[in-house]
Amino acid sequence: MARKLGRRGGNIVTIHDVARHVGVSPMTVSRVINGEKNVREETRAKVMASVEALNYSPNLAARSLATQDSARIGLLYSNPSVAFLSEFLLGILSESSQSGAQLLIESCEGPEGATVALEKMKAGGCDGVILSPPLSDSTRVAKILKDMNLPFVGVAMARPDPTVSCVTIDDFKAAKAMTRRLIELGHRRIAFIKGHPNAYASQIRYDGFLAAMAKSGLEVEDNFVGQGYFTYRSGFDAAERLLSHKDKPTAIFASNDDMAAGAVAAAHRIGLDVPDQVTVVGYDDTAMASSVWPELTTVRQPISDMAGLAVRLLLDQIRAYRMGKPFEAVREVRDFSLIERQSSAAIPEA
Amino acid sequence: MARKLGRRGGNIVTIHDVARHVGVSPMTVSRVINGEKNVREETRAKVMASVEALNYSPNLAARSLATQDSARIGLLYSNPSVAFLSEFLLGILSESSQSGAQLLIESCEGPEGATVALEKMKAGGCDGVILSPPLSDSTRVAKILKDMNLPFVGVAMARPDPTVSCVTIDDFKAAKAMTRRLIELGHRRIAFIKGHPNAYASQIRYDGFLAAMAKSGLEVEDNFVGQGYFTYRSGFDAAERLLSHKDKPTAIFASNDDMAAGAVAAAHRIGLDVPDQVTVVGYDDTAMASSVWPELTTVRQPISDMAGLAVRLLLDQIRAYRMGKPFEAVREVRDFSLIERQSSAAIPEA
DNA sequence: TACCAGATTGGTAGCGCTAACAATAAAAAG
DNA sequence: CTTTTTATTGTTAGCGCTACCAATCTGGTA
Repeated sequence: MARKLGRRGGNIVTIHDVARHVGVSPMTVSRVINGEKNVREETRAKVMASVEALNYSPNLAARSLATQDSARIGLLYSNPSVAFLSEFLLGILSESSQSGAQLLIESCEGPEGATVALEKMKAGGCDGVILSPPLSDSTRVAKILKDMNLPFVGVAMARPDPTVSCVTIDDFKAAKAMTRRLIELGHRRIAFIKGHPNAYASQIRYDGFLAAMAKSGLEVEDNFVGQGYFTYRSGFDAAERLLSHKDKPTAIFASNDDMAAGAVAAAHRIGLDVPDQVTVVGYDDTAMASSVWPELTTVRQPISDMAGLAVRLLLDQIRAYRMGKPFEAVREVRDFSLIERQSSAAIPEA
Repeated sequence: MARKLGRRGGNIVTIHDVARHVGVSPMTVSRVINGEKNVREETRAKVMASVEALNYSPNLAARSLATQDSARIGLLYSNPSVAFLSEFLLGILSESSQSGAQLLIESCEGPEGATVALEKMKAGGCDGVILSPPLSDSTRVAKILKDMNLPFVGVAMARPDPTVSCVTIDDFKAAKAMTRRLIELGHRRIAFIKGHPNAYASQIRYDGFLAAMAKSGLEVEDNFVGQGYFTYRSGFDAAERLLSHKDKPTAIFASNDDMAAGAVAAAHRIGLDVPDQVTVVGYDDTAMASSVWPELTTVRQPISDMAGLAVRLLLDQIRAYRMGKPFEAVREVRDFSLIERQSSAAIPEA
C-alpha cells in the first residue's frame, strides 16, 4: 500500500533511516546531531558519516514540536531607511528559519502606532519581539512591551538602558573614529549634520564627533552644525546651508547615509565636486551609500549579523522566560568599520 | 507532577482545549479552522466562538508535521536594487511564515554564481526556489533548475516563457502608460534611458515607450535614447549626455528608479530644476523613488504582493510535484500603477 | 569476587495536529 | 416503514523528533 509520497523533495530520510543505517537507536542519532556529550567518539563519527551519506537533515517541524521550543517572534519596524530594512530582514530571516521560529511582521508609524501593532502581535500569539531602529530607542515602546510582559531585543539601539536587551555598535566610538579619519585626511573645517532630534542615536553620534574634534583641538563652530531628520531632503537642505557660508567646510559628516546622499546632491547643485572640493561621509552603510554616485564613505554597521544575533538573544530570552528564570538584559556590542569609498578625499591643497 | 511549562507565551491552548470547551471532538475543530465543508453551520459558529474566546491559534509545527506538507523553499537573489529586495523579502516573509514554510536564502553574483548557490540549496533539502529579478529572466538559471528537477517561480519576469511559472506586471503596458502620461502632460521631446542590455525587462520597457510615442505620432530621435545599466551612475551619465543637446528633452523616462535618481542628480548638476525645467520619471517604485528629492514619479510594481503570491504558487507547485501531477506553468499578471510624485510636471510653457 | 559510579545506549511515550476510516444522525428514496 | 444515500461527527493512528527513564557496559574499589 503506497504511503505518502516523499517529502521535502524526495528527502524522506528520517532519523530512523540514519539509525538503521548505522545500527544504533534513533535516540543516539538525535544525540549526535544535537551535539550532546556522552556519545562515544567512534559512534559519533559513524553517525556523522551516515548523516552525510544519506544527506539527512532533521525535520524542524518535528523537532520544535517535540522540544516544545517553537517560538513566534514578532518583528516591529517603523519606517527606517528601507535599505537598512533589507539587510535587517536578511539577518532575521536566515537566523529564524534555521531555528524554526515563526515570524510575525508589523510596521508602524513611529512609536505612536506601536501599541496597536504590538497588541496585534500579542493576539497573534507572539512570544517575543525584535525592534528595529528607531523603535529600539523608544522608551515608550519599551514600556509597552514591559507592560505586556513580552521579551524583546532592540537592534542598533543607542540608548544605554540596562534593563533592555539589545545588539548595537558603539555609536560614540564609531562617530569619533570617522571624525578622526577626516582629520587624518587633513580636514579641519568639518561640518556635521545631526539626525532626528528624537533619536538618541543622533545625540550619541554628535557627541562622538565633538569628542574627536575636541581631542584634536579643533573648534566646532555653531554654523557648522546642521539639524537634519535622517531624510535625504533634510540632508540636502542642511548641506545647502552649511555650504553657503563664505568659509565653507571642507568636509561634511552626515549622521546617516540618506542625509549624506542629500548633502552630495546639494554640493553638486552649487557646482562643488565631491570629493575634490568637499568630502561628504555618511553613516550606516545602507544600500544608499553604494548606489549613489560618488559612492559614500561611511560607517558600516553589520546590520545583518546584528539582526541575526538579536534573534538568537530573543530566543534565549524566551526560553529563559518559559523556564521561569529571572529576566536578565544582555547588551551585545558589535564592531563597526569605516568604509572608504569615493566621496572622501584628503583636503584639497588650498 | 509539573509538566512542561506553557508554550508560546503562555498560549498553551491546543485544539483539544477548544474541542473540550465546545463539546466536540478535536477533529471537528480542525475541520472548522481549516475551512472544510461538511460541518454544520451551528457547530462551526460555536467552534469559532471558542477559538476566539480562548485565543487559540494552531501550532504550525504540529500541522506541517501531520500534513507532511512542510516545504523548504529557497530564495535566490542576485544584486538587484537593494531597495527592491526589502519589499520583496517582506512579501516572501509574511507569506512563508504563514504557511509554515522554511526559507533558505542565497545570493549570487549574476547567473554565473547561480549554479553553486542552487547546488547548495538542493543539498540543503530545498523543495523549490523563488527567483528575484534579474535572475528570474535568465534562461540559464531556468535551465539549471529544470535540470535539477526543482520547481521554481520567477518574480517580475519579463521574458514570456510559457514553461516557467512567474508573477509579473505587464511591463510593456506599464511603460506605455507612463509614456502616455508624459505626453498628456504636454511633453513631446521625451528621452528614454534603457536598462541593462542583458535584461529582457529593459527591452520590453523600451518597446512600451516606443509604442506610446508612435501612437501619438511622436518621433524618437536616436540621441534621445540613452543606454544605462540599471545603476545610479549609469543613469547619471546617460542623462548628462541627453541633456547636453542643444534641443534638450523636456522629460526623461528612466527604466528604473536608480537611474532616474541619477538623472535627477545630473539635471541638478547642470542647473536644471526638476520638475520645473525637466521632468524625470522612474520605474519600480523602490525606496529610492521616495527617498530622493524631489521624490520620483514612477511605475509601481506591487513587489511585496507579487513575492507573496510567488510563494503561494511555488507551494502549489511543490504539492503538485509531490502528488506526481504533471507540471503546469502559471503566469500571474498583477496590476501596476502610476505613482505621481514631485519629479514630474506639465511641460514648461516655452 | 562482588559491588558501585559513571559513561553510553536503548525503549517508551507523547508534542499538536490531521488523514483515513468508522460511526452515527438526518434526509431521500423506494 | 425499511433501505439507501448523504451530511455530520468521532476514533485511531502516526507524522519525526526528543524528554525521560531504564538498561547495559565500562573500569575501578573494597
